[in-house]
Amino acid sequence: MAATILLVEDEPGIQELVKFNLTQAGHAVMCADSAEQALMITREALPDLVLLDWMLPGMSGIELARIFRTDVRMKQVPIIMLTARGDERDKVLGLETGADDYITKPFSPRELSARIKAVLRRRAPQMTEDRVEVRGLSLDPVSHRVIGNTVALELGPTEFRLLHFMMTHPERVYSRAQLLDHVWGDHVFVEERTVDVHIRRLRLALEVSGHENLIETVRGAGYRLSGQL
Amino acid sequence: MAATILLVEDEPGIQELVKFNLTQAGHAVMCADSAEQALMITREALPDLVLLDWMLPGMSGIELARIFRTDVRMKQVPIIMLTARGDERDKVLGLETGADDYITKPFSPRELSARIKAVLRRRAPQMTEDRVEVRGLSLDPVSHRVIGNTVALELGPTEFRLLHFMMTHPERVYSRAQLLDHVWGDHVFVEERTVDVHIRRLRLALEVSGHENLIETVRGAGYRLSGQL
DNA sequence: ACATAATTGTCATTTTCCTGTCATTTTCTT
DNA sequence: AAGAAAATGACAGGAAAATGACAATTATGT
Repeated sequence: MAATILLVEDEPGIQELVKFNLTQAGHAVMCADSAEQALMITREALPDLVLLDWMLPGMSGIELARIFRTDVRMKQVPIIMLTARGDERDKVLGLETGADDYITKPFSPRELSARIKAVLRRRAPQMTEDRVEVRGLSLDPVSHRVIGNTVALELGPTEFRLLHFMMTHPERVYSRAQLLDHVWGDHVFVEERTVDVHIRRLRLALEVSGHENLIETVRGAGYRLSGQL
Repeated sequence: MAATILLVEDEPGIQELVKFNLTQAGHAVMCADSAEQALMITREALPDLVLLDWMLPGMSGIELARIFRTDVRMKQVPIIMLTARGDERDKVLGLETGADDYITKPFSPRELSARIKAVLRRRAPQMTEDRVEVRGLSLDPVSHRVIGNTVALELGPTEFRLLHFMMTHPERVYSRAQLLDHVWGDHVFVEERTVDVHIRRLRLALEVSGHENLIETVRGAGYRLSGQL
């Protein structure tokens, strides 16, 4: 459940408070007090989630959200808006900023945590610590273990992340480029063919428990993890 | 929903504004400030849609639209006309320029987006990720799967695209040339007879679930996917 | 700090499957 | 029945994926 969170908030007091809570919850926190600064930060490294104050000096939070939504790299990253009570939630919703959720100030650490978890579950299920299970193959992010039909499987770090991503996104074809983005991370320069090799290594590892054909090749399109036989 | 859009507009201010909005909406934008330039651009690469100002210096937008409509390659590409308020929409409509839609300035990004979406959906419904279903045969672009009466069907990449196109455009005859344009892509030079072969391969694959006569031959015209028995 | 092991990305090679074309046969139209 | 259009079968060439091997880098244990 440890995620890297970008907090965009101009009020020092609130920023401090939220940062403290997030850190307590085990997240890594990056802070920005303006939309401009947030843009700078995201140019360097992608967060797993953005907490965005609605009202900001200079460019507003809504504008920033819009920009994020059109940015190739940030498009996927979930956004939670922070709004003051009375900001008319409905109105904000109507603006279609592309935020994934809203939370009104003041909020409890408990509520914040809950919303973050919910959003991550929806937009980036591989970020959560939920155990995943498909066709008798179970992967547990917490213990970092993969068990297929009671047999423990050995896989390398990359294979683990790859399998985790695919298990949390079954029945969907991903191109090599998409897999590179999601599993290796953006901004990484790696040959597309490298994905083939890791798919092979993953299949090899899955062979032990007879799950070698869990991942199907879709010629001309990419790979797919299939739940049904 | 992301599309390549050609924007033909002479006023720099409006061009910039519209371009910004379109980019925000996730589209790729090509710009031309004159009809002549637009013609040059379309010679190189086909856009998915054209946004065309009615009033242009030199050749007018209406003339350009007429040319596009008679051009073999551009004929298929939808056109949305931009007209100033007071240009007497009815009169413009009466000119039969062959535009797919009109939008009067000033317009909101929201309206622009909505019209673009509507036009694209009408013209190129196979671009969406929606699952298509005809007579118990279902094709899912997301998982890249085709299932006929609970039986999974195996088809090659080209057959898949061909079936997808025909399922999203049922009850309509397409000539071999049209199918080549839509499924293979324009600018590709392939024998027309090749379409026959792929139709055969597709039928062969559909045989497994008893859908082999879903695609009918229309002698002298082309092929048609028919929904009714 | 060192040696060893593990992991990773790339490439050359092999294998598999797909594709476009053509020659031939069948079907349809008149 | 003749001619045109479509269906079919076969095939060579090529593209896409699988595979095996290797060097570089990074962990790991001592």
